[in-house]
Amino acid sequence: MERRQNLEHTSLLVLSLLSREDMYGYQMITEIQKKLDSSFTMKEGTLYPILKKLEASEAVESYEQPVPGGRIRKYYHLTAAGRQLLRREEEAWHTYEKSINQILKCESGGILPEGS
Amino acid sequence: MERRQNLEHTSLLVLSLLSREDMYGYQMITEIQKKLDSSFTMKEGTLYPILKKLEASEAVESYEQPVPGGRIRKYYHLTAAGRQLLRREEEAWHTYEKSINQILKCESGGILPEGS
DNA sequence: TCCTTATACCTTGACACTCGATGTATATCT
DNA sequence: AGATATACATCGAGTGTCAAGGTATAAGGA
Repeated sequence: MERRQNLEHTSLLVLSLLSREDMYGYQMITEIQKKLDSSFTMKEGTLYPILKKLEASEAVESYEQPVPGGRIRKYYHLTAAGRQLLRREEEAWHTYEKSINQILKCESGGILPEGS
Repeated sequence: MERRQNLEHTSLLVLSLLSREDMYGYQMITEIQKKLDSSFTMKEGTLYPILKKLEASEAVESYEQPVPGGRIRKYYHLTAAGRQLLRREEEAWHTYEKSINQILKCESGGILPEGS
């Protein structure tokens, strides 16, 4: 019954975050939480498999960095291929977005001229 | 490798289409194709299960209507509950849309003030 | 006549994605 | 000592998508 969040464009978000700076997984989660203020959350069970997949396809590279405290962070860096992928996914997202809105806008106002 | 289309907001689209007029399944598919010009397609294997689910949850009602040719069409009609569902799904969609764009817009232009 | 295409319905099974739950480990705070 | 925060990761149930297949009628072409 619970509405599953279904991000679906998760890899787009990950790539976009990494386009600004190298980040580690936990950081991406908290960043998104901060930015979106709980309108949705990126779950660990969603994120980590995606990072793996992106690394396997060489869209990102990772390196570990010890933190003074003693823990180790695994940073991810966007590759050139990843940047291209980002462009493509972004475009796909906007197409998708427009398509949905195109259908919705016909809703009750109705019959709009389909020309310019 | 093939990018699966992943409509994900399919039921929203179905509800939206039905908010204007009663429609039958095949018609929804062709309508969307017409409106969106192949930017994506609603597949039968996706649509029919959703119509079933919407009917089971009483968001839509169906009735059959014979066509002069001899075939029978199964029309779907949006109920009051369905209209409410549409409002909710629409709102969820816009929240989702904004969230994604919120992340994307920070991309390269960077550091926007987070206040109003 | 047969074959293809279009209309119109529907199901199945493989695959993909999400996420709650669970597990590891360290550091800090109470 | 126990809870919380940081930081990594996996698993399995549930759900959604879609190619493929199936049924059936009608029209158009070879």
